[in-house]
Amino acid sequence: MVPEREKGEGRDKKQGKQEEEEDDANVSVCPECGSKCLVRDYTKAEIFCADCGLVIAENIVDMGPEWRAFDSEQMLKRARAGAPLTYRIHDKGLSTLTKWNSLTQGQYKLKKWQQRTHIANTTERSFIFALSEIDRISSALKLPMNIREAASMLYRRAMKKHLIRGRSIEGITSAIIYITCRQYGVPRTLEEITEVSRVEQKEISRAYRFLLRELDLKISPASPIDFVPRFCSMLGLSSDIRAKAIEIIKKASEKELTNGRGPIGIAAAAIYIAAILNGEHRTQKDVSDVTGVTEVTIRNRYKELSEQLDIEVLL
DNA sequence: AAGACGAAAGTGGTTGA
DNA sequence: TCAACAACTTTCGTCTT
Repeated sequence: MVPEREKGEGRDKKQGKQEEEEDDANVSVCPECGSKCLVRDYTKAEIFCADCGLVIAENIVDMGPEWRAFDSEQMLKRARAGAPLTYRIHDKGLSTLTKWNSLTQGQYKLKKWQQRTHIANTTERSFIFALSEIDRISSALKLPMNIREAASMLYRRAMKKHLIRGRSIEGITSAIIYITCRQYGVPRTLEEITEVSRVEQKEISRAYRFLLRELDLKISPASPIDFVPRFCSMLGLSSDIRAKAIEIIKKASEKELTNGRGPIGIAAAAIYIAAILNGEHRTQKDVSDVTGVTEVTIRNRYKELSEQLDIEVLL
């Protein structure tokens, strides 16, 4: 699983690589190993090198038009007039947008009247608010557009089933973001969502369970592996360690050591072990701060993993 | 002094009668 | 609806480096 690397090549470039990773979404060559095999994975919202696994850009957002033009004629044909149809605008982007400051008084009144009838009822009004909430939370979590779209669609579904009434929009939207992230394999912890939400964690998980039941969505438990890339980069750990941690998790799940355990705790422990093995030690507290699981849990998991998998961890 | 360790009690969610 | 249960947290004293 761990990709073999040419000895000596690219080693000298290693210093200071972490800092530049952020701003470079347009690179075509891996800064780590020089490979041109970069993979853009929009479902996981990252660009990574197929050869060494280095994550070059995370949380990439703009994915451009979904079509490709092979000559200028096609280009003209395929480019659409008007704003793109999107679920993230309350009337799916079909209303005509007019610049307010260029209107005469009569036009202004008409426009105002239109607006008032347009957003006549409170349902619509709260829907607009919900969409802006989804947008706000997504931005704060740096989620890619496709997840925002999916979240908006899910909200529509919930609204059609009249599941929103009598519940806080904040709670519902937060839960919907949580659900969508899980569905797309880029899970965020409940804690991370709570940080940018305006309601308590308790309310979010209540809304979460409620929505799962009412929309009968089936969400398989999150895999520890899904958390590894993000946690590793938050800890400033190299790609070697990410690969090692994933390897550990795979072995652990083969031996069914992950059953019934929280995926985040497993991910945290695997990263803790991998970091020590590769000589980039992080304290249990460092890992705990980033992952949100306590040092005690990291200890328990890492003891289990190292004993059952015969991994010697020397501090 | 910082980090790791582990015991013990408390919390919130799940399950099964 | 309630109690039992497992995973996880909180807290804290002790050991190790």
